[in-house]
Amino acid sequence: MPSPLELELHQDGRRLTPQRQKVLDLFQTIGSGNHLSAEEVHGHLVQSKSKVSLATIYRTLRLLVRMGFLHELELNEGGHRFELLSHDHPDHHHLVCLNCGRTEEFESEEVVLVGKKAAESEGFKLIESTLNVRGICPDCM
Amino acid sequence: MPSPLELELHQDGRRLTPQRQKVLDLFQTIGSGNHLSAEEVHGHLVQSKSKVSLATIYRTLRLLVRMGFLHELELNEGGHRFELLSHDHPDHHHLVCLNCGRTEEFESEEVVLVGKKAAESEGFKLIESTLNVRGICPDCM
DNA sequence: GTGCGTGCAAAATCTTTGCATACGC
DNA sequence: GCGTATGCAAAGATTTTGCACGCAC
Repeated sequence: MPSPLELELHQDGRRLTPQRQKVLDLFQTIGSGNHLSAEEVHGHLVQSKSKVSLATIYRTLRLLVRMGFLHELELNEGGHRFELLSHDHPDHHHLVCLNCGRTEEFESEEVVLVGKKAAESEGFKLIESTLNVRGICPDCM
Repeated sequence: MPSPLELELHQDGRRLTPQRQKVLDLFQTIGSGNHLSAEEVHGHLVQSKSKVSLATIYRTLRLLVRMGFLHELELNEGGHRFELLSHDHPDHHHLVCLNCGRTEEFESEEVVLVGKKAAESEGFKLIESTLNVRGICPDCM
């Protein structure tokens, strides 16, 4: 049985390689809600004895975002981070310290409702809502 | 009459320099809603015969964000971008079509409250909250 | 076999930092 | 004058790219 990743790739004349599979597997293993930088993805794969070059990680991450498997976050911690785009987990939100980059996650039913209302008012089909709250953490004040 | 920028700086043992004033002036001139990268800020200032080094721009942008005068956008490509954080307008949020990129803005009092609560629960000093709602717009369905 | 994908290393970006000097306070 | 801020250049961090080879199809 071909994976959704394989199907999507072939539809586009592309190929399923072990590297691409491993990157997506990693995100599925850690689950949605955890985000990794390119460097961290590389570290995880190297640890599990998989040799994937950093250049390939970058190429693969961009590809998986374009294909809708991953979601690209841009928090203020230097470097972009990626996470699995999951449809069966509630959206989660981020509280980020603008000074040190410390990040806390939280959930909010209200935010989901606001997002739903906003989408409906313009006739959009809602996919996800993410709230970014920025401030200064206690240690940095 | 001292500017708000000057007051804030002095409160913290910091100094109002021509460079800091010029960077903030630039954002106030173009108005909130227009965003610039560090490189672009540098370009504008050099054009207007002001010699400010790129290193100082980076230092100043981070400072102005920490002080709450600017807002760091999480847009996709390229480096980070900044825009004036206007205090007489509430934070505005974005409804984005994942397919065509069409973007609508909206405001929400509830989101501000949720952000405030989240910041308080971790002891953060709140600077801003932005909600991103992603979906598919009517034209793309 | 064809041509897309990978690895490698170099290059291109983007951002930060050390240190001497300048200047706001 | 004291101590913060700047400019410069160099270093650091992050991401992209050219090219030859390997492998999915």
